[in-house]
Amino acid sequence: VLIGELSRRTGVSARMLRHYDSVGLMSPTGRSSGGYRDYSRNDIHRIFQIESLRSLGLSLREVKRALDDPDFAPTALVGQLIEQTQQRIARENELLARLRQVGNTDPETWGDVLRLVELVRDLGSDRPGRRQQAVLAAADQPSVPAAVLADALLAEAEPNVAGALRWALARMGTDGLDSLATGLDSADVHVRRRAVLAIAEFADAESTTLLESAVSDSDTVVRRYAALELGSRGHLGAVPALIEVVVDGSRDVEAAETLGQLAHTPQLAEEIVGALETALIDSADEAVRSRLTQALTEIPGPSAHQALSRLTQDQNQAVALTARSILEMRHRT
Amino acid sequence: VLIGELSRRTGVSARMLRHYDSVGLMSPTGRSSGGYRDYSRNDIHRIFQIESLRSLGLSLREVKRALDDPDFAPTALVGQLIEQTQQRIARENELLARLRQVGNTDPETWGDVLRLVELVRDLGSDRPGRRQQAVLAAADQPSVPAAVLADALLAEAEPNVAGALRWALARMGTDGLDSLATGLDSADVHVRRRAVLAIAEFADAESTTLLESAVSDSDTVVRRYAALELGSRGHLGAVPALIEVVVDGSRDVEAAETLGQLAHTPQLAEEIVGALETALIDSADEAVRSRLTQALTEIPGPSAHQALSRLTQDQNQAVALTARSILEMRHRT
DNA sequence: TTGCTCCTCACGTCACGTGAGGTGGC
DNA sequence: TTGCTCCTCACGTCACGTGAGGTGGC
Repeated sequence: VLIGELSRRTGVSARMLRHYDSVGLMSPTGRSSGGYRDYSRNDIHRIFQIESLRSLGLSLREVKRALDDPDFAPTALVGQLIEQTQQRIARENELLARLRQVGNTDPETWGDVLRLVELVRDLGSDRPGRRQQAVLAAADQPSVPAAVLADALLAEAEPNVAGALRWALARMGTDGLDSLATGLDSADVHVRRRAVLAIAEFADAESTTLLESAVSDSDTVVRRYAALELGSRGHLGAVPALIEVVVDGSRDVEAAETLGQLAHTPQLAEEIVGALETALIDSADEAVRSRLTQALTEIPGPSAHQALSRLTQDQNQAVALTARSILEMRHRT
Repeated sequence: VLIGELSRRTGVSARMLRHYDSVGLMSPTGRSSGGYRDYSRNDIHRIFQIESLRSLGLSLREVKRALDDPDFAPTALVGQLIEQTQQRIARENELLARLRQVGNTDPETWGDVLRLVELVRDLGSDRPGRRQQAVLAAADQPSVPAAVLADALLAEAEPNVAGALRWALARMGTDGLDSLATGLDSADVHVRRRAVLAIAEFADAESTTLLESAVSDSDTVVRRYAALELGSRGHLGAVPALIEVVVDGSRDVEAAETLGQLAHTPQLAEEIVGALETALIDSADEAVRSRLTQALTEIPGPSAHQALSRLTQDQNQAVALTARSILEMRHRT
């Protein structure tokens, strides 16, 4: 067959078939008297082999070696191609993220684009000082999208810079909340912790919904942040997590106060006291039981009173003493 | 500043700076007496602008227009770049999938690689005949990885070809099960249906575990397939789904038989009869209630007997008649 | 004789790296 | 005077597309 027909049958352009010939990858078996390339059945087969290997991303040089050099094993090259492809995909995904950030701001001029790219670059700088400065500069510009700051905040390990970012975000209204919400789904605990802390600074209903989901996070710290904030917003869903905070002992006083605020009806007070008593039964650790007893101080009403009376008889002396002194203080006021 | 220092400070090679000059993208403000390029502060600024835009994937030509042509708005180009990047990512992901398939077979020669690529190509052909042929050929080759056939099966709409694929897969042991399992998580119902059907042909413990998760799928058909197979394996978790199959009416006879087999102790029979009676109470549709009554035929023991006796008094005549005739038949045997 | 196919040679693409051969400034 | 920096010109990369100018075969 002549080159034109072969091209039609294989979908490879005549130009490419000649190119394959010129680089020695595949020459036609024969030539006609007029110099026309004449391809045999075997040649056609080879074309299909070439195209198969090309579809795996091999260069023409690599295809040539693969088909002609019996010592050339596929394993190493295939592994290399996989790795290179993964790297390209990673790079392309980063590029796509940058482009989406730019696209989301709907820039009117390339100046807008440049300012945004520069901001993103500075927010990703190695030097905290430069990051801090970028945040302050961004806070003054009206066109900066909250999503950019939110992304930066989720990645920010430095407390000072993170604080500046939260402040800047809070000034911009609730725009950044969606981006922060994605941080709650991160596999990285630290990202989730940063996300709750930031979400806690918002006051709207959506942020409360997000905190409600965070209160059942797998990480203690995330649960603690969410519980303290949710509790101070009057949400009863925070009670189990708040009791856990008391048990854990870090920021337990704050958690106890919040529990006290939540117990603003006799009914609620009774439930919260019940939950605290259950926790007292579940734990054998003296320090933990003392903290739980202390927490009862904050709960108003007779339920807490009765619970404290029972605790004065507790087997553990420290617990019993704590209960007694709390009752005494209560009587005085 | 001279070109060398600029290069050091910007990270752009001197060669590239000269290239930018030669294509008119950025020329130094001045030249020294000896012809040395002398860059000004503004020039340096422009270099950073150029690199910023390049980091978004703009070509040098596009960067030039963006910086020099005030009529060139960013929106269209940014949108285009996003789309192109998405397409490249999609292509790279396809390539990666192909490479992984090849890599997983640990090919010793490029001949092995070519056979596999050809097989995958044929399995993805538009013509069902070619796909069918490819399956039959693959079944004879020992080196064909089950994962390849499993992937093809999950994508196969043609019943005949799918049947051949299931047969070929079953011959290869349990290797394909993992790939089929991923099909259960697909967002596409049809893929999930194909996955259950295929998994149902395996007999090992892992396939049973997979079916147990499929029995609570959101799709009725997936639940039905899983329930019928699980039930025939003696799994009581299938009972609710089997009753649903009776209610729905497609393959209800088979489901009833399976329920009968599951009811092989008086205790189990009583539970299943109870579940059927609950379903009878929940439904008002005559056809549905008749099918549920029919299903009691298959349940051995006194519980079914008593339920049928009660149903002879049912308000619905068809149901009552059905119950009576079933009881008559039971007495005869 | 007229289209059609085929031939070779060569330039262009895109963003560079890497010389070769030569010169300016401390 | 000796290194160092800078200069221009030009080739190579990779897989092609697109001509130009010419010829073979029905």
